[in-house]
Amino acid sequence: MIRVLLAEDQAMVRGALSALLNLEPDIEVLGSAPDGESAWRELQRLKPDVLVTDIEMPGLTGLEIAQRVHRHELPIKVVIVTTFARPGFLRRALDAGVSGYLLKDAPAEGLADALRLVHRGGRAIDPQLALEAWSDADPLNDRERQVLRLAGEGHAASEIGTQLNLSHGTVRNYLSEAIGKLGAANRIEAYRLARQKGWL
Amino acid sequence: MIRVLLAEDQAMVRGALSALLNLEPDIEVLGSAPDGESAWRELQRLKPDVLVTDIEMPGLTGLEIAQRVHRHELPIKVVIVTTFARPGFLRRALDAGVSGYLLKDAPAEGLADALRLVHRGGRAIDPQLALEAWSDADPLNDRERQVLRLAGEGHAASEIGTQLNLSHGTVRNYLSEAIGKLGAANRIEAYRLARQKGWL
DNA sequence: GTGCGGATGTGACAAGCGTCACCCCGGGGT
DNA sequence: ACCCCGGGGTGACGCTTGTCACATCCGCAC
Repeated sequence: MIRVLLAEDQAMVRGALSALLNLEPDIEVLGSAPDGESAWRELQRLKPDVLVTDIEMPGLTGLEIAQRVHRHELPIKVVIVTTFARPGFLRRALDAGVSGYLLKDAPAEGLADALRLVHRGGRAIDPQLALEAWSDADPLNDRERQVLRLAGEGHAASEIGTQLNLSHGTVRNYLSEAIGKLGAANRIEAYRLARQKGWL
Repeated sequence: MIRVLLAEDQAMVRGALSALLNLEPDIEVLGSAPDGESAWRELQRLKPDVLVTDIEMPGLTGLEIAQRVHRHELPIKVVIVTTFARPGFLRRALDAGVSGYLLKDAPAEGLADALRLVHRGGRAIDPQLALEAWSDADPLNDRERQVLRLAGEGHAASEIGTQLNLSHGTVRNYLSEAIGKLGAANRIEAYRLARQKGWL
């Protein structure tokens, strides 16, 4: 019997996935959580074999939970199930030692199989995404990322400077760097490109 | 017996919702479609009682399918199930004569009940969203919307002008109008605000 | 110490942006 | 005929952006 905990913020999807998994005779859904914090609590209380989690959730993200599980060396496999086919996310997930990374675009039938595979000690990584993840790495450094994120939210260079304790000139330098590295024409395009790749 | 067709682009969610609905003794999922066009074809072939559809899908969106059903006066109820709590979307959906508008944030148990309600001739609209939809209307006109959309994709005023056969000065005038109407500080913020409300 | 590299800042320049006042033109009302 | 109004355009103003060359400071290797 594979004992599963499910973390997913959209209630309807959570309920539906739970129904789906419970149809399998060898899988038991112990419980489910609508956000990162409660997922982490339930994880410690229920000690499931596998945690199936989304990435984008209020509070802790699925990636952060995976990191914690990894750091505490808990005997719990983590499988990420997400909308985001972003190489950067997969990379971070692998660094956090997850056993699976599936896309919500993949057929539902595959989920149970993936859980069985992971439970046996295997790994279930979306194949085409795995390719992309190795091909292009995030060219941005921390500062560029921070600045680009804020710029993408509509803040002007001087506002960003205040928030990060930088001069507005320096902010513009970082932005210019980021725009150049991404081959964009301006900050807006740069922001879109970076987001799309999961580099944020 | 309520005969349902399901349209949803994310395969895993589609499969899970299908499993969930099939658990109900009085609901039968006739089939499901991964995009707008095939949903429309299946709709005509299977003639279900209710179409349950997402909004964002490749090809036709759920809103466009609802409009078609409405225009052709088909005896099929449409229930939108979406992530987007955007007043503008709800408004457009209601104009298209849909019978239900549910959020994926709402509990999964409610879905079957909503379908039963709709099948009996009732309406199932997310209550708090319904409030918002009446409170604030889209202040933008067509030109402002077009221009803002392109600006949000990273295009400069002169590029937008070329695309829309306007002078770059006029484009900036429209942008300025939109920024003012939305109470934003610049085009980026204006774009974000408009998107968030579903005005695009 | 000397030197190098990374992080941050400065100043200047051209281009783009946001705002405003004002113009022209082509319908409708009346 | 008249005026008004909405769509589109112009030109000017000051500010912000994007770019680049150069300066400063700090830490670390040798």
